[in-house]
Amino acid sequence: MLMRARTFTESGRRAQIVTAAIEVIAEVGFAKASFSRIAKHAGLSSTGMISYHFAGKDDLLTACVAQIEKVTEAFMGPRVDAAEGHVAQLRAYVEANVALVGEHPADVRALIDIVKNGAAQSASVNGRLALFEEHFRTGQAAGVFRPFDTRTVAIALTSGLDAVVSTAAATAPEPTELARLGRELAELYVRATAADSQEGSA
Amino acid sequence: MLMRARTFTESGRRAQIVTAAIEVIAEVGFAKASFSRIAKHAGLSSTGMISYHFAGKDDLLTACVAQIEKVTEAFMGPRVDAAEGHVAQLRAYVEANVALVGEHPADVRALIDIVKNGAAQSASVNGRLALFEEHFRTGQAAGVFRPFDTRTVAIALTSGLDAVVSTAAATAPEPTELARLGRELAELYVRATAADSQEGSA
Amino acid sequence: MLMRARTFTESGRRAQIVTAAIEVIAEVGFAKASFSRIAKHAGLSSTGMISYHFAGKDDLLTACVAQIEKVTEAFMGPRVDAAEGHVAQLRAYVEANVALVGEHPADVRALIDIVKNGAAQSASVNGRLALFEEHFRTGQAAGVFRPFDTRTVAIALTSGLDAVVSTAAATAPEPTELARLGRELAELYVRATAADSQEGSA
Amino acid sequence: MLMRARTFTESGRRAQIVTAAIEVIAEVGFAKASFSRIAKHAGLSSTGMISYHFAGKDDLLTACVAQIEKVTEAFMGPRVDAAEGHVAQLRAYVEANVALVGEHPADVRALIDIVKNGAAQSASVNGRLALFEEHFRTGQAAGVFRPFDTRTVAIALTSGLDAVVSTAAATAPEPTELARLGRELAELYVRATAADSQEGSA
DNA sequence: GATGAATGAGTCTTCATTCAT
DNA sequence: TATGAATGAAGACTCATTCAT
Repeated sequence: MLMRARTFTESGRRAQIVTAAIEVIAEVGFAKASFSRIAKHAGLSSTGMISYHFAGKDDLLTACVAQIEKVTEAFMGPRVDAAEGHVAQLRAYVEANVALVGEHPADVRALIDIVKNGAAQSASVNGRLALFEEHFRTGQAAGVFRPFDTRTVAIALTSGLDAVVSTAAATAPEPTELARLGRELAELYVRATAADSQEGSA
Repeated sequence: MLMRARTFTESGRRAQIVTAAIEVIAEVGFAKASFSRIAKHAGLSSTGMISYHFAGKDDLLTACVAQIEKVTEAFMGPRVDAAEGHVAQLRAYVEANVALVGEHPADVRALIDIVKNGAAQSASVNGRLALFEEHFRTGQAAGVFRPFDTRTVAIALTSGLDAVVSTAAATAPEPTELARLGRELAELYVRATAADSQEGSA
Repeated sequence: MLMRARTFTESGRRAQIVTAAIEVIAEVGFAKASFSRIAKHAGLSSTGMISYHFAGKDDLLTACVAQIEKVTEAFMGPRVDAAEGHVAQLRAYVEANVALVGEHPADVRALIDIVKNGAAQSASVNGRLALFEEHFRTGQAAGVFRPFDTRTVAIALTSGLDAVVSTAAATAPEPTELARLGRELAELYVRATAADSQEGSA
Repeated sequence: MLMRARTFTESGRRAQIVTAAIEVIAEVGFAKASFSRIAKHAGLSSTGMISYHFAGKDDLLTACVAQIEKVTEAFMGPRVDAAEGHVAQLRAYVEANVALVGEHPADVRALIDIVKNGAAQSASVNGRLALFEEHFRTGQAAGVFRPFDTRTVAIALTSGLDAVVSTAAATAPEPTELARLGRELAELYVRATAADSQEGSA
């Protein structure tokens, strides 16, 4: 299984601030997403409110990541689960992730920017990395993936995926274009990891 | 020649500051690489000295990128040029880039961090992307690469490469381990882009 | 009315800062009126407080000018309005402006210094100039002022007035001395602009 | 006599720096005329040269004023001396001062800006003021000027003159237009100070 | 004389956080 | 809860001046 759920309900104000923060990060980038900017975007009169609801910037960021993961999971989970077999799931994951840009561009951009800057204790990035590694390992055991260094490949492919998604998010392309990008990338990754032809069969 | 070139060989202090800046960026990341930190690292008494030698932060950054590119080019250029054919060159580029970490870890980390943050409009990032695209296009024409969206693949593979390199730079592994990582990644990329077996030959 | 006006009555601290700024400008001149000096004068612990209340130096300056204009208008308005006829009003304006020094020396000096340095595009400077020109034009039409270039004369007389006022403000003279200065200057200006004796009457 | 000579020969470098300083002040204003800007304008590689030749900013400013006075004196002196009688000399002074803008706009603008900001021990401003006062006093004794407070009038008229000149310098008008402005202002000042008709005779 | 590197104080501004109300 | 004022450190950058060479 390539997805994992993790949700808890935010208080009203917290949720409002988190939403604003995500939008601000998506708009001006993580580096310029100050409390003042977020407060202004959220319609709050002062930054004090943010400090009141969150222990610090890290706390807010963590909450943002959690919120984005919830949205992401809701969109991608079913699509990935619908696929059967390691190869099909890999393909489904990549395509779903690219398609996600069409539905939640701000969330996608924000998450990538947060992770890129190393902020947020990053259950997100490490989690996904571990997930990919595990998926590769079991797929190799099943003979559908060729033998390779699962960690290195996981790093390369997830980062490449993020980059493509990030680029796409920046230009807000048509859904059909997004679908094409997803298929391109999925094909790339499937070929990169495929077992040599005479072996295995997913 | 009556006028000595000013930018060709850096003025001593300039070079010292650039070196310090690169090391600081590699250590604490681009976002936290302030003038004070750099000045302290360079043994300067005040940030004014940096402003004296550089027109501004952008100028310093540009100088850093230029310096890193010089180092990078000197290391990678010969290795890539020694390879013949599109596939071998792709492999050589990837392996050389990963091997570079063993020689100049700080430079590698700093460059990736600078580029990641969009600072320095640099020939570095756009240049490499264009290089990859062009390499893929001509390789496709020669029949050694399968048909794919060159831009998307270029983005995915260069970013994946950066991520692997960046991760490696963080842990400073043995040269042999680096060589292995390079081969792993190169194999991944070669398979991902290879033309289907019965076609072409280059 | 559901919304209290924000700029109508200043917020306490804002007013305090404006007052301090005016006094500092009057004391050390516009050029040396830095945020630190103003903060110190206002008993604030840091310049950050000023930036908190004002969008920038321009904003603070504008607020200063507005405040000074309020004081000025309250003092001079009735005195000028009480006079009848173009000549009498000119005389009243000059005398009131000089007398103002006795009541609000800091405000007067500060305003002149701000205007002199071209800061604050202010209705103050251009407004008064336009006012003088218009007053001269209508007075000429009425035949009480001789024909002259209204703009040039307006510039010369307002600047001369400012200089006398500024000089007076520097030495804080007795009210009776101020009154004498005012009458001297008014007489000078009335004679300078008077229509030749056998013409007009108004 | 309305003019006074004061010259001494500058060393070559000093003169070069002074010239540059005057031009810079005329262009960007006194407040922004830093040593760096002046050095750049003078083609000097560093500000050190300026500090070497001048004891400080005040010293440089004083030298600028002296230089400007030399130029001014050379232009205005003969014109003023050619006039006979107190009234004619006043008129000549005003007209010559305005005409000066056409010949040496930078010097005029610079001097006014320097004086305005209270920099330079100001033999210039005080000297001229004293000169005007003295001229008025002797003219009053001769019966050609009415009785008035010579100091107040001197302040008002010199400042008004500066303002008109400064305004003119900013727009660089035609010589004929300048001549007209000069006559306008001279007429204004002659009338302002004239003895009542049945008295005196210049 | 002349250079250019170095200094240290100063400019305004933004930031995350705290706290009394 | 919520407000908004207050803080103090840090941000990049400019300045006049000094000094070894």
